[in-house]
Amino acid sequence: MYKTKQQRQLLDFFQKNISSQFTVNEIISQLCPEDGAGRSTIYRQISKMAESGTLLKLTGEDGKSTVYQYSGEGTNCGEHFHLKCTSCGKLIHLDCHQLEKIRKHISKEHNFTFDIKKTVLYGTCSDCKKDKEKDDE
Amino acid sequence: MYKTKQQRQLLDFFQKNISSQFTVNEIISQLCPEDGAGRSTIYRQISKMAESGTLLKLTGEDGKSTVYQYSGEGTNCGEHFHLKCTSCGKLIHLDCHQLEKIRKHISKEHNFTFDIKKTVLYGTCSDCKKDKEKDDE
DNA sequence: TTGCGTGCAAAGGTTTTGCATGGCA
DNA sequence: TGCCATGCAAAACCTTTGCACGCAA
Repeated sequence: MYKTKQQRQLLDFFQKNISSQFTVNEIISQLCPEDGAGRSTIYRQISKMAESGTLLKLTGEDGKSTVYQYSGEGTNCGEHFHLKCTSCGKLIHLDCHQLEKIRKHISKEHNFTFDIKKTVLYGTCSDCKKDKEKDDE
Repeated sequence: MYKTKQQRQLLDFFQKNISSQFTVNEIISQLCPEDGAGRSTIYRQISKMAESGTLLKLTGEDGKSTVYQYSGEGTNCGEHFHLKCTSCGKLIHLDCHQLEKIRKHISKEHNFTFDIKKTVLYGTCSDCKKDKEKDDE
């Protein structure tokens, strides 16, 4: 409810790194004094931000860790789906008319409404596909 | 590599509860003696099963916990997408031709290959939508 | 007999919580 | 001034690991 210095710092940090993903520890080491203070504040704020849609909560490359990326104002993240490459970790913002159609189809025919902010499609991106093919040679 | 009693127990348990999801603790309390023995074995086996595609690894209703559901032989889970209702937790196996088309579209036009076993689409199912509408009245 | 799987206990890591203090409105 | 947010430390959780033993092949 109140606007605090720490909130602004966090928001600022994510907005400045709009295409990058961070673990909680990475955020802490960047925003907090050397001894890693403010841990609980970071956790509390990030939870709120993820819940309100300001941050996207994603699964890290290892399939275990949690990473966060900015998805608030200035992005169009409430409108499109996200693809995440399980190999390199890249996040792709997919503005695709076809997917919009599917969304409507699923909604009408299957009676299921997607929650875009909670959904991430995992798979392999073009670059990593190339790499794989090279490896196979 | 070896087939052990514990492996069979786990497989059996999931196959008998083919439409249910369980946390590790729930599995342990059902399969292990009262004092909760065998914890590490359960973890080790579940990891293997999730990796090999026998189990689907999902996010629980709270958005934090990890739950597992059978997706091995007898299911068609390698072939279709999964929808999970963030409200009631229900998992929907969606055999839908339209989604197959999208899969091909994304693959051809956007050069991204879905990993079906790692992807879960989150949203609200028909039953919960009804409930919501009732609440709104 | 060989060596992987198991079970236990301990360690490791991450996230949450209680409480006194600090800072926004 | 009133009340929420913060910071710290401790607690609570969840998951992994080391090691000796058991059991499948």
